[in-house]
Amino acid sequence: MTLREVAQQAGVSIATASRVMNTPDMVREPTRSRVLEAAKALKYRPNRHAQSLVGGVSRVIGVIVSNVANPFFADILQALERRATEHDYELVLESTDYRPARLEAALNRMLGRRLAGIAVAASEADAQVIERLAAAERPAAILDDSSASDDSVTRIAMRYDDAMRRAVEYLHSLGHRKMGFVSHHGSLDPLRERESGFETTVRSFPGVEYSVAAGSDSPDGGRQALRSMLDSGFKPTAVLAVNDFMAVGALRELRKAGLEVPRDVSLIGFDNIELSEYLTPALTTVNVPRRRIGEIMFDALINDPKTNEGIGRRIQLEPELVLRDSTAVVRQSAKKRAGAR
Amino acid sequence: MTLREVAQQAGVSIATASRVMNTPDMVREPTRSRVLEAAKALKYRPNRHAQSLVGGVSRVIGVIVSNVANPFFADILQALERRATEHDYELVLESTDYRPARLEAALNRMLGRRLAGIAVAASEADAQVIERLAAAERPAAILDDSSASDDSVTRIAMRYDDAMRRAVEYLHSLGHRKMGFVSHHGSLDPLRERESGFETTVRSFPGVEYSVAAGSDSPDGGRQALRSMLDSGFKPTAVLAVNDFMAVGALRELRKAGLEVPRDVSLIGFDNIELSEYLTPALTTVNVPRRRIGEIMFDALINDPKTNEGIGRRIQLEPELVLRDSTAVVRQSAKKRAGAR
DNA sequence: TTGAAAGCGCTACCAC
DNA sequence: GTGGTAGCGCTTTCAA
Repeated sequence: MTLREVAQQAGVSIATASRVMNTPDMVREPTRSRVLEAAKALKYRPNRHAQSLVGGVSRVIGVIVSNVANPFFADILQALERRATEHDYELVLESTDYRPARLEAALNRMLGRRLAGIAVAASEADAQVIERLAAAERPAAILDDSSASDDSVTRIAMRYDDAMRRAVEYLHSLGHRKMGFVSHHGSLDPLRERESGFETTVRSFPGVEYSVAAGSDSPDGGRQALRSMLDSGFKPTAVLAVNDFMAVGALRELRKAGLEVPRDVSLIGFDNIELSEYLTPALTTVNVPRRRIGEIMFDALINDPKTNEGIGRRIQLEPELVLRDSTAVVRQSAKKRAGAR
Repeated sequence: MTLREVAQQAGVSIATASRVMNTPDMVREPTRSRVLEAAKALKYRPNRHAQSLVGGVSRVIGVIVSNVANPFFADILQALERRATEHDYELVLESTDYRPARLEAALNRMLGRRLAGIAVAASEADAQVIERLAAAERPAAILDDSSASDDSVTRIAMRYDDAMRRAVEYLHSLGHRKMGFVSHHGSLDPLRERESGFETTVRSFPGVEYSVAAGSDSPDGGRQALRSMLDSGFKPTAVLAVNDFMAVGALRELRKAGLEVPRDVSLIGFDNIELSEYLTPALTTVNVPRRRIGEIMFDALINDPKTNEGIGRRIQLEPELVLRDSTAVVRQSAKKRAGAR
């Protein structure tokens, strides 16, 4: 089981055995194969902890996401995982359930390991988190951070507000003047950006009414949020959701309320998760390149000369509106002054 | 950064400092707080690798799943993650993409760490994997294993064939005599069990025609599988999918082909992922208790006296058919001999 | 080319 | 109660 046993079995010193495992060229042939055989016979498996202890770092990268069950994060995770496996890295995963306290704790645990890097795709990350990440002098990549400092951390930023503005403008051009927003509980910065992008734009249009309702990050949360909006007496002709995962539930609730999409109400999601295309009607949404995000993060963490584009960079990605079947011109009956074609 | 520095700063021996961290009661008050202060001042963070190296095992459990992007696995992962965080454990994740070779590699990597336990929820796990897991004399939990040996591994078994039989019988009772099955590429044992459950049952009904088509594990894979089935000239009145994730795509393709569900074709999925309820029509499916599976696995791995029910057990879970809106009595026009009500 | 030995940071055992 | 110290399994000088 240990290198020493292998060395003994092969009749060499442990140093030589170690060399065979790491720098085979430094060991002459008869010796080398003896060690290799012994290793195989004993089913030798290097103790990663010992390796990391002496080596300083390990081939492990830490990943923190908000909610693995949300396909948005699952996709990022998948991309990270693929890259990691390709490069013989392992992943340590933590999910925060959007709780800042859990992010904090997760970060602490990760800082206690000799990780090769840390990737954070958690919507609740705030300036303090970045600061600690930077202070850890360890490669890090973070999604959706707007802060300015540039150190060892790579920032992936997305113009959510812009995208949201375009979405609202699109609905406005369709004649919608009464819009609802389905949001998140406990949403911090980046989600806020989506919400505030919505609010800001909506306010810039005179004569547009709006309402915001929140639920948990799940289809069911979306359902409940929409329900409470309807119950409050607000009857939107268009609804935007903070993400597709919740939009799914909103769609359901709309239908349950006897409202047909897009005939009676238009619906726009966010993220463009694979499933959004498979809903009925196919969901109009905003594409956020999740695979790409995962890949960029991984590449930023490990300094692979082949793919690396430098760490500590700020990468701007542009989410774009993808038009499908859940949006339409506002109905005549629902809106007096706008004409339906 | 290291315990030694903390000890120095506090003017105590490293042994004492260690005690303060692990068994605070063994250190008297003035000393203890001095150490604690020093630790905080220096932002001390124990090196997990060193701890694990000396301690033998770490508070880390390894998780192997087939595909994180499939909500089925994501949900199991989420449950595991929650339990892990509660108990101050970390998760090392590997995803295999259903590739046996990757399972093998993942297992190797995990065996090289001093993991507290290993949870495998990978459909492609075979007898050999179990054997290696058992040989590793480390707590392990595995989903969907049918092998017999009982050691340090906990087995969660589900009567997929039974469930599938009930699903087919249900469709048969609805008058369906032409059934299609949407399956997986590279599916091994457990998925096979679903498929063979289908085939066995279908064959037991005289006069029932069937066809099987496979795709990758994604909505798109489901779409393509269904397309190829239709293209082959087989026109089912009912379709069963190996899982909901693929059923989503099948549903889409059915509609695209001008077939309405359930009017023209009935559809049954498998897993009961949260989204299945939100489709239109809501998907009839077979419930597999994913949260529960994740929890059982975790509890089996760590021997928490509060929750543990013993390791090395074989746990049988019963998946059950959940009837929703995607299934209906066969149409008169589609089926001559069966009468629609 | 190979071996001896010094740690990596920590826990636990044995003295004091 | 506290300090000294022997490793955990491995990599990596430094000599031979």
